[in-house]
Amino acid sequence: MPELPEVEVTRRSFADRIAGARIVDATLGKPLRWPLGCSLESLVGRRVTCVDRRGKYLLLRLDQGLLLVHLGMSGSLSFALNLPPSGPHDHFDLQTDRGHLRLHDPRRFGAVVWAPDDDAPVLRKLLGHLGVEPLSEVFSLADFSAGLKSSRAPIKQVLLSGKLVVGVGNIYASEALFLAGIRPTTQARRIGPLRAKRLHAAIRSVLAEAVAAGGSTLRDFQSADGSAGHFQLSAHVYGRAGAPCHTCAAPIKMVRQGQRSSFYCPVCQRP
DNA sequence: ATTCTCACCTGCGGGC
DNA sequence: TGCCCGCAGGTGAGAA
Repeated sequence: MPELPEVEVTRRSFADRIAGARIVDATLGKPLRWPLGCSLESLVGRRVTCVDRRGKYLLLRLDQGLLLVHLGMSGSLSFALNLPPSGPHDHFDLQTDRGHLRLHDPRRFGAVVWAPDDDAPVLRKLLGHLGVEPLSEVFSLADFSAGLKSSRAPIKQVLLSGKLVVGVGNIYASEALFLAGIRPTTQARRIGPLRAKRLHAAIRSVLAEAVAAGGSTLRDFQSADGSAGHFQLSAHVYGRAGAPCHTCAAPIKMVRQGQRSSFYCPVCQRP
């Protein structure tokens, strides 16, 4: 479920409400991807100062240290004054004096990791190699273009790697490449200035529109306040193998790239 | 140094 | 109805 837009929509849905909250209790369910890295007791009494985002990670900043939250493939957050009793897939709960934050994650690819500060080794390991934020001014066409030139990998893989630009996952990579008219299998270095410019713009617009629409989902995405996204209604290629292209009516194709599915229009998207 | 493959885990839908 | 298989939004680790 969660690519950058879903994570950002989730952040916005509870950041203001949890800011200033004092933690009164913390509990864990089954193990997540990585260990928490601190005792649950040490979280009690801490105050949440704000919620930032880096790529697909949320950073719950505390008055001492911070909690890194990743939603993995199937994670979602809820934040409300009162939440129902924990279910079998609720694996992290943070009770505060302003509400109850909960991570629900059936597949447990997500994580909650504590770090003492922004220079902590665990943060450097998880965030250190990440590329630029696509919705910030730092995401320049010149750097993006130069980055493409230096990679022999297929453009879809380059986008997913997060080393050039963060936050583009399997759905939005396919959608952005469709908008830019580039086939996902195209070698990144073979993308010239014109197409690089189109792709740069497509990444920004597809992510920004998805954020504005409240996030996307094939199934059940909802933000921390329970509202649902509806970007899936406007997907041009993702999940549409065999269906007619919205532009030219040719059947959308699906290919496997590194264990992931890519979708493209064989007519509108050139190699 | 890049690039590729695997692994982690659960649920769901399709085919038999 | 029920079982088995393949697939699903991510990403670090380790192997080529």
